[in-house]
Amino acid sequence: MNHDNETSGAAEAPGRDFIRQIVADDLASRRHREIVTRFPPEPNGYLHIGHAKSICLNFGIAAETGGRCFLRLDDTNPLKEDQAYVDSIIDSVRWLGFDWADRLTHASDYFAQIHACALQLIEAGKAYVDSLSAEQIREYRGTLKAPGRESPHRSRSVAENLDLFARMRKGEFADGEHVLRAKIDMASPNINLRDPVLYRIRRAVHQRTGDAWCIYPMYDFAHTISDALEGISHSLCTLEFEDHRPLYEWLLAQLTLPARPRQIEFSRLNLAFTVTSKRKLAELITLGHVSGWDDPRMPTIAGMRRRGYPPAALRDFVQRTGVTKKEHLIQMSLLENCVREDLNVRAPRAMAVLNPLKVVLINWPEGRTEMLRGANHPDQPELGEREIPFGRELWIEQDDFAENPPKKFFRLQPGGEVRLRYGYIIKCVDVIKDAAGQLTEVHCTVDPETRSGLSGAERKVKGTIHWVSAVHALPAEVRLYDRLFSVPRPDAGGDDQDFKTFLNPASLQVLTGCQLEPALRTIAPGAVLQFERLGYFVADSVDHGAARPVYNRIVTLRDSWARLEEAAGAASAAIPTTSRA
RNA sequence: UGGGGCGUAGCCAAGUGGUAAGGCAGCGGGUUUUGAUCCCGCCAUCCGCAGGUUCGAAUCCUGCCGCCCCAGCCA
Repeated sequence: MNHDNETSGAAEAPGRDFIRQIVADDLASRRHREIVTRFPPEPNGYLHIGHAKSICLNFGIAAETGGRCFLRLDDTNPLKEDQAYVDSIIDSVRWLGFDWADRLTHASDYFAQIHACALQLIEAGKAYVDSLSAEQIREYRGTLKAPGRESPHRSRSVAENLDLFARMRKGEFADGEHVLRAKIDMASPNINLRDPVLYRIRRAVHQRTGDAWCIYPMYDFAHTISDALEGISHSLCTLEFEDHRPLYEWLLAQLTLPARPRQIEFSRLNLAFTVTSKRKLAELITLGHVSGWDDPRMPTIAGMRRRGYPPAALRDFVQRTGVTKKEHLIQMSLLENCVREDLNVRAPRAMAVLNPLKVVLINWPEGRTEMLRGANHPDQPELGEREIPFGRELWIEQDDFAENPPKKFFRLQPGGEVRLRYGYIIKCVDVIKDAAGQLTEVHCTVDPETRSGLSGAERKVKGTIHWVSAVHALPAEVRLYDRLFSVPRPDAGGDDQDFKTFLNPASLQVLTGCQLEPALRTIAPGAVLQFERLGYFVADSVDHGAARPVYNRIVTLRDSWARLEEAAGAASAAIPTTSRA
């Protein structure tokens, strides 16, 4: 059951957030006949859960209204960008379930038009070449509370500006020697309007245009023009660009362009116990805290994919968090709920013992194997059944046996009975220990009348546990993942507090002696399963193979017993537990 | 009084003057050969605070408080 190819359901019923209301109004009032949006990532890192929100919003609105959405790579800074990131972005958006048809574009596709826009601005006296250094420009810009000062080059003639800009483009100057600036208002309370830089000289080989250019447009300039050229009706971006909207509109007003998009801002998706800044994610990789952009603990789309999160769950999650202008911090439990909800319906069940404890059935004949049958899904008979071998020696979970059981423990215990899933009721009659006093195996008797299907199976016992026949078991490696950070806001300290000090040392636990039921022999990489009573797992897409099974834990099952134990432990020890959000 | 935003439950979020949707989390109960799933029930006299307008305010007005963003030749 490989869900990686699943691409349907990309148009789940959306809520009526404020952006969709605006869109609906614009359609109703005939302000627009067609809705056109775009998702414009910069190819300088992998996409993460925050991008997923923007992707779902932009592609979702286009799909819901019968409009179009562009996937546009905003590649205006060759120093930071790379084709490998472009590839990963394309891969992630497609995996999330969205389609851009022939609308895969790049800001660099428009370099010629953007350059022409610069000329138009210069000719209109609305832009000039400045020759101040970067430091001087910063000084002249003023501060948040004090107005800036005009550059001495601000009054250059159109002819001189044209000449200088042409020579910038021809490569006559060194990097940083000149820039092209918009001529707006150095005293504006909005710093973005204090003659923002439009073009800078950068002798760098661009991944798509090579060395065709040595001047590159800045974000505000390139982005506005790209939006207009593509006929974007609604340009959706995050809150930090609110202050840029006046510049966006100023440019649209000065330039001759085919469309006049409207920019609307929404708050970005923040997930508790994670960081999403590309710089920080890259740092985790560089320092070896994770194995790469697709490490299953990463909040990247690639990481969540390898972790086994279904794309439909991610879409559902994004939709449930809503779209507003309010800053927020979404709890991990919402994401986990979405993942479980999707997987519960689709994931075939199987039995796996992660921390094995040997059980010997002393009244079961040596060497006798019996084949039991188990449904692959409790509610979906169409998923079929499989045979499960049963024998004298079994593996059970160490946690499913307690020599001195706590209250309400209804798993295996001395003198107690428990049902083996799909099999028999057994009774613990003896406990075997080694010289050091360590428990080595548990001896039980089987009640032969209680096999599933027999009338004796009606007998009720408190607990049912999962198991695997020892001689038939498949050894496997299982990787248990937990949150990467131990605090809800690892980056709350800003630059004063290193977010890495909040790394969760137990975010990855590798178990090597796990035992799987033999029906799992043919599971393909990427397939998702529920290991009964434990959680949902995915066969690792890179390390798993028939010869060496490797599974990642996607998420545990909800576990009210664990909560009880935790509460009891916390009460008796009076130790403050890790904050849960 | 630099400018721009935002404040509804533990976390999200509807609500657009007529008397607080929904989801997650939590709590209680039922079903159950997964302590899962599923099902049922509970969970804001109150909408950052204080005044005001109104028959009536989360929604309108005034003032205040709190939080976020902006001084890259990054996006």
